[in-house]
Order: sequence, then C-alpha cells, then structure tokens
Amino acid sequence: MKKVTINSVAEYAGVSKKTVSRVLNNEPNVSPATREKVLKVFKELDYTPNPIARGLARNRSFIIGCLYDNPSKSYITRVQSGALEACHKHNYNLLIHPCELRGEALIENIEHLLTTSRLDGLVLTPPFSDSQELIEFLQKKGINYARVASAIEDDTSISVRSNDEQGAFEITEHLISLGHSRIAFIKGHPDHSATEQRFSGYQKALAEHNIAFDAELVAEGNFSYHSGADSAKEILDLQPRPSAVFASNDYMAAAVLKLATQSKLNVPEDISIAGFDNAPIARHIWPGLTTIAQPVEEMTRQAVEQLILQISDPDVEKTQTTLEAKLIVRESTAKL
Amino acid sequence: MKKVTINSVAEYAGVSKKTVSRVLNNEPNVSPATREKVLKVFKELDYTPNPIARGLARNRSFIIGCLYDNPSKSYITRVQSGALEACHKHNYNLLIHPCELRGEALIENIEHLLTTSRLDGLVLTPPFSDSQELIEFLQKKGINYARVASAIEDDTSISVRSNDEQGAFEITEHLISLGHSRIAFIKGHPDHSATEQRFSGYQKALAEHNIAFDAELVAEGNFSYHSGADSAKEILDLQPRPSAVFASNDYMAAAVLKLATQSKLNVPEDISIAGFDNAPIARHIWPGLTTIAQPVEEMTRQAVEQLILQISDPDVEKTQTTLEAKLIVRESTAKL
DNA sequence: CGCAAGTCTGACACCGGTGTCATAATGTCG
DNA sequence: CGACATTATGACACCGGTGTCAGACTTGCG
Repeated sequence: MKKVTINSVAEYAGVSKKTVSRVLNNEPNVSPATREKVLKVFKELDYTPNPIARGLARNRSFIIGCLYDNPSKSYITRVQSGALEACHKHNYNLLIHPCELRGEALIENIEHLLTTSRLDGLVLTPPFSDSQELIEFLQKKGINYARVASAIEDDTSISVRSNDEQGAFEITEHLISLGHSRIAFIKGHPDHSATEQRFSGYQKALAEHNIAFDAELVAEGNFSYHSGADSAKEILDLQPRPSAVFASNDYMAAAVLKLATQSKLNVPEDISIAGFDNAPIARHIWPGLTTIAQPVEEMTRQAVEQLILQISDPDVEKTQTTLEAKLIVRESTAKL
Repeated sequence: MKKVTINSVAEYAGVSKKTVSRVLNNEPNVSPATREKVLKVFKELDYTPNPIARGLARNRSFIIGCLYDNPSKSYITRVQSGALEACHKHNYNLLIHPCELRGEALIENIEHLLTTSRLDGLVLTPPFSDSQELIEFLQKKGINYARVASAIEDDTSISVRSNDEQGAFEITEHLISLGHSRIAFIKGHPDHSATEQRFSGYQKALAEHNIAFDAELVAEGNFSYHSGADSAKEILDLQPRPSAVFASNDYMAAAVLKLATQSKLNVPEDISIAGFDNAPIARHIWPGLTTIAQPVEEMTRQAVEQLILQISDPDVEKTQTTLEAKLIVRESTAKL
C-alpha cells in the first residue's frame, strides 16, 4: 500500500500542495471548484493527513498529559473522564502518565516523558498539584500546566479545586447534629494537601460546637482501602468506642464498615460512618455511605479547558477556581 | 527563552547537526572527544530533542492508543496499568480513547483519532476486540493492533485472552459442589464475547452434573452495577427463590448482595452469591465475593508487548495466547 | 612505504506538512 | 476602459530532526 501524502494529492489533483493544505484546513481563498476537486481526490486516494508533520510545522501535538499517583481507581477514572471531555471538545487527546511522587527520579521521569512525547500541556492531579519542585521545573521548561484539587495558593498557575475544608466541616457538623460527640477521624495521605484541609474542617466543626478535640480519636491513613482497615482496627478497639467515624475518603470508610460488620456491629445503629469523595463504592455497599460529593470530573474538565485556552493564547490570564462540595446523606449515619 | 534546537547545538559545539544527531542516538563512529564536547553543550544549553521532529523523520510517534467502552472503572484501570507497564518498558507512551461501540460514528471517530494523533498501534479491549468492522478498518488502513480478551478466533491478529468459559464452568461447579442446584445466572453485555463464554461455561457445568437448564433462572444484565440491581430484583422474587446466584461480573454480584442484605437475607446462609473478575469491590465488601480472578493486567501487558514487537518488526508472527483464570473462594458462597 | 580497510565527519536531501510572499486572475467603480 | 482592490494560486523556505553517501583522516599490514 503506497503512502498517500499531500504531495501525491496535489499532483493527482493538479494543484500545488499549498492549495491542498488550504482545503485541509478550511482556509478561505480557495475557489469552490478547486475545493471540490481536491476533496474528491481526498476520497479517491483515501488520504489522511499526517498529524506528526502537522505538529512539526505548527509546533503543536494536540496532546495533553495527565499526571497522577493515586491509590483510588475511581478517582483516577473520574479525573480521566473530566480531562477527556475537555480534550475531545477541542480536538485534543489525552496521554496518561502515572508515576511516583516520592521516587527521587520524579523530575528525570517527567523530563523523559517530555523527551519521548511532545505534550502541549500537563494536568497535575494530587499529589503532583502540590509539588513545588515539579511546578518550578515546569515553569523553567516553559511547559503549560494546570493544577487540580490543590490547596496551595499560587496565582501564577491555573488551578481548580473544591472546598475540602468546608466539606469536612459540613459532614462533621452533620454527625454532631445527630448527637455524636465522640467522633473518630482517619487522615489521608500526608503528601496531599486535601489531607490537611479535611482534618482542619473536622477540627473547626468540633470547635464550633464546643467539643474538645481528642488526638486519641485520630488515626493515620493514606487514602487506601488497606490503610483504612488498619485504622479501623485501632478505632474500634478504643474504650469507650467512638459513636461515629469520619474517614477522609470513601475507601477507608468502606474498610471501617466492613470491619464493623464483621465484628457484629450494626451500622448505623451501633456506629455511624461517614466518608468523603462520593466514590462509586459509597453507593455500591449496604448501608450506603454518607459522604461529600466532590466534583472531580468537573474540576478536571475546567482545568483542562483553561489549559487548552492557555496553550492557544499564552496571554490569557491564569485563573484560580474553587467549586463547591456537597453533603450526601445515605444510610450509614444515624441519630445516636 | 530562546528555543534550543539541534542547529543551535551544532553551531555552538562547532560540529554538523548530523554529528549531534549521532550523539543523541548513541550511534557509533563518533570520536570520544567530539561526543564529550557535544554532551557538554547539551547540558550547557539545556537541550531537549523535539520528539515530533524525530517522529516525522522516523515515521514513529512512540505512542500506543488504548480503546475501550466499558462500564467497569476497575477493569479500565487494570487494562491501563498493564498497558502502561509494557509501554514504559519500551519507551512508549499510552494515549487513552474511550468511545462507544454502538455509536454509528465509530469508524469516523477512530479515523478522527488517527488524524489528530499519529499512533503506532492500538490496543483493543472488549467490546472493541470483538468488532469485526473495526478490525477490518484497521487492517485496511495498515494500523497495527492487538486484541485483548476476545473469544473470536482469528490468527491474523495479535490476541491475548483468558479462558472465560473454563472459569465460569469452575465457579458453577463450585456452587454445585456446595449442594446448590437452583442457581440463577446474570448475563453480561451482549456486545462482549465474554458474555457468551461465561454463559456457556455455566450451562456446561449444569449439564455435566445433570442439572436441567432453566431459562427462567437467567437474567439479562450488561455488566453495570445498575443492571445487576435490576436483575437481582427479578431473581430474588422468583418462587421458589434460587439458593445461589452467579453474576457474570463482580459489580452485578455486588448489586445482588446489596439488595439481598437490604431484604434481610443473610449471605451466604440464605443465598450464595458468586461473581467474576475479582474486581476490587469483591474484597471491599462484606461478605467478600467468591469470584474468578482474570489476569487483566497481564493480558494487556502481553498484548502491548506483542504489539510493540510487531511495530518494530512487521514480519514477526502474530501470536494468540490464552491465560488461565483462577477460582477465588471468599465468604459469599456456602453449603446449602 | 603504499594501499586497503576502517573510522570519523559533514553536505544535502528528505519526512509531510504550514507560513510568507509574489504573482496571476478576477471583480469593482468612476 | 483603465486604475485599483480583491481573490485565487503556487514557489519556496521552514519546522527539527534522520538517512544516504561521499570524502578526509587513521590504522593495519604486506
């Protein structure tokens, strides 16, 4: 099968390759007759323009890279789905690149990524959106990027986040309003800025309602189901047992629920459980988890939209947006 | 910031750009002194080769595309993870492209994908790995591809699958060995070849043990949690109620479990439930689901390995591989 | 020492498109 | 109908690399 290039099309149609290029890009100043003729040749020869050549000439790849290092599969797919929506709308594609924040080779890794594929921009999801080192590197290299769900204030980059502190405040307040005062808390991964935000919301709600903060009730997790299971063990063994548990995400909350159920505790009669994120698992288990719905897709979608805007016009102002999180009450929390 | 190209490096180092290119690609026939000199200039100017220009000259993008249309997030992330492992090993990157099999615009969609990004190859996951139309299109276009988890026999393409029929047979036999004979079955999505395979394994196990097949016990699902919930309703209302349910994947099984628990049935005492896939949810809920572990990552990894081999040497033979599925017994199934 | 073989290097075309600019063809208007 | 604006088209350089090939410079060996 012979390759069909713009040259063969031009020759076959009896026009210059520039004219073919004009038809290809719907540029003006081509007579209808010529345009028709060229379009017919496209069909006849089954011509497909070469995106690489195009990219070289325009210095664009129309590919956005998505960086993540996150144990939650559902978070990742939600991020991807939001990013893809924005990409496809603007004829971009999405390349995914999971890697480890802690690997000392992070910068090398990203450098290698940029050497093997030219990317027009990068979406940084937690914990990368919080990595000062990475951000400085990208700025030095002049790579466009957008930060998703980072609490770091920085008006020199595009950033879309949701109000984690407020969400954590609300769900803690929800538990308090049900009569709970002995509320355990499971923290997230220390590299994520959301971890501090959620913890702070929990503490503020306690303070607001004059409940003394008790460090004994706080367990260290890292957002993974497994870490939730470990923390659950600690918490359920406390004397007296807390009447409610607020885990920093739904996976850890699901782990608490599983262990509680295994231990013959009834949820929510014996203990209330709340999560965060509104991951699919929150409604796939029984009882369904009371949680905070974070607009992950929407955050990522907006971030990528902004990023693409930025790519096509570097002078556009870089905006910072904060979206609202929403309390979702299901069956896992009840009156004390 | 001025762009650093191979030309500026060559000029600065006082050599030809071809020599720079040689150093870049570790080609022989460069004197150690020259090589050192050029490498030093790389550092000094902070030079990064342009992957697009490279791609144009070599007619390669070093990007593999991954096609999917699957409601299961965990399946998708497992596919991605296997594909990424193989890609990174060979310095390829992965571009993801979810799209709808049923959209009448499938071919156009893929054509557009190939027009916007030049991909060196495509991994087809179910249901695309079963789409004759797509496969013919790719062959016509001369695009390399590999098929994952398709039951279609076709020795002209790379294919890696697991033995779904055998897996379904084993899990059904497991239920039978526990004393169950009234075993309900929830089918998967009709577009996936696995659906027929699993159904057939179920039927064969029944036949093997002289249990009459009863069409009333079969519900139509589509692999989604939601469809599982609908089917669960039908099944739990049957008179007499089946003593076991085998759902074609874990999401649908989880839906059955949730509805059963809500209906005050004890699992597995009152009803046994089995799934398929060993998705994370199978061990995140209580009781844990008895299921079949499919080596999804490994299948995809092998498929992409083969695909990359194919890309670098078109004469390599296209292989078909079948991997084993494995029964995992958890708490959701018990003696009648 | 002389010649063949091997090592290094650069000139130049090429990959398949796009941007710039000159020029030809056509249209407008007094 | 001539002067001028507008539209249509192509020649050519260019994007930033790689492949081919020729020529200069070393080396080995009879």
